[in-house]
Amino acid sequence: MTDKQVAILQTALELFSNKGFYAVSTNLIAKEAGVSEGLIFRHFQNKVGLLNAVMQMGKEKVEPLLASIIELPDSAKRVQAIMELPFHIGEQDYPFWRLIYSLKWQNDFYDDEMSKPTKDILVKALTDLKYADADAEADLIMSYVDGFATTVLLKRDSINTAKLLETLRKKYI
Amino acid sequence: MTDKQVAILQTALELFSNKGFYAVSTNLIAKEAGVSEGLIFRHFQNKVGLLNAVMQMGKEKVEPLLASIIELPDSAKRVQAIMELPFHIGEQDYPFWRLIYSLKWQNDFYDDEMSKPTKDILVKALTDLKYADADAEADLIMSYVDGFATTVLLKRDSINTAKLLETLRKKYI
DNA sequence: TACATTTGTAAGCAATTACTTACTTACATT
DNA sequence: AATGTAAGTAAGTAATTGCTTACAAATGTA
Repeated sequence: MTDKQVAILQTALELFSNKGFYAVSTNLIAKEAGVSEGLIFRHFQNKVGLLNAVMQMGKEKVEPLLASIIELPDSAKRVQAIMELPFHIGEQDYPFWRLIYSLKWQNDFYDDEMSKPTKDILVKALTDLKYADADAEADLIMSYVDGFATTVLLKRDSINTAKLLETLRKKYI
Repeated sequence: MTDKQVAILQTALELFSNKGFYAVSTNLIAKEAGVSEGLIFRHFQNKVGLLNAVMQMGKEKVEPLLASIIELPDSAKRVQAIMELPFHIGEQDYPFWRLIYSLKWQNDFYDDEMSKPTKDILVKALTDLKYADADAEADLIMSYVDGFATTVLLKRDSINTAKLLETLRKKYI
């Protein structure tokens, strides 16, 4: 990967996540990245190809995070780790998660399979913990997580997310 | 309001909520609504004007819902009603709520004030119920609600939302 | 050094974009 | 019946869209 290739990917991520895929032109991406517009198509074929590359880059950074949760020996801790996932998004990963969540709402790009691995971990852990209906419980927790992600990604400037996590923990620990 | 004006508003709502504001052209809206493109601009000035009109129409349908919650005499019931709000979205109101939630993620249209009235009701009710930190508790519940809305609006075909509500109620009642 | 491949650019492409203009039709009021 | 206003259309507009082409510079590799 050349410097310019990286520059394109990073500016595309930044712009897509803040303004949305269709609101950002390849012309703008090129200008902001300081490259010619043609280079985008040389490396990524078309605009959707660029989006896929951006997503791929993000996923590769996230997978190890999920892997480390699976390795936790305590089922309850595994559930807790997933529930608190949105509160531990690193500063540099915000754009990627914003992109994931914004794309959810566009029919063209909605991917139902995306969250499946996470839910599977939950169902397993909750079964270990002898929950009567682990699947329904997992769906509920997944909803919580989506809610926390929405709050953290959209309101971290206007509300105290650390206190939110604290309030959450008082309920569950 | 003429028939064609209503047709424009309804198709715009449908298209905006499924594909996103920037992904839908005024040409497409006109075709789907069965009117000339110029008519959109006659009635709504520009594309953003159309979006605002669509939003206004939706808000007017939602406001009475919130008003009816305020009138509930029991504080606990008021909290419950807000928490369960996403589960009681009527079939006809789905497009509007999808639009609200999809616009949240676009910087151009994000409106932090939108959810404030709902949170205010929560804070008041939780204060009545003697919660130590009603504000933090309200933020947490607002996060839940965002999560439930995300699930109901995006996954109602793939998961059983009635069962999800049932599981939720077992926790709180 | 020679040559092939990759990386990069500038200029141009047809199609589409949001929006306007010039005009006609429908409707209400006196 | 006459007239002013609102509702509607068809055919434009300039600008922007995603993408291609033709060519140059850089980078390997023999």
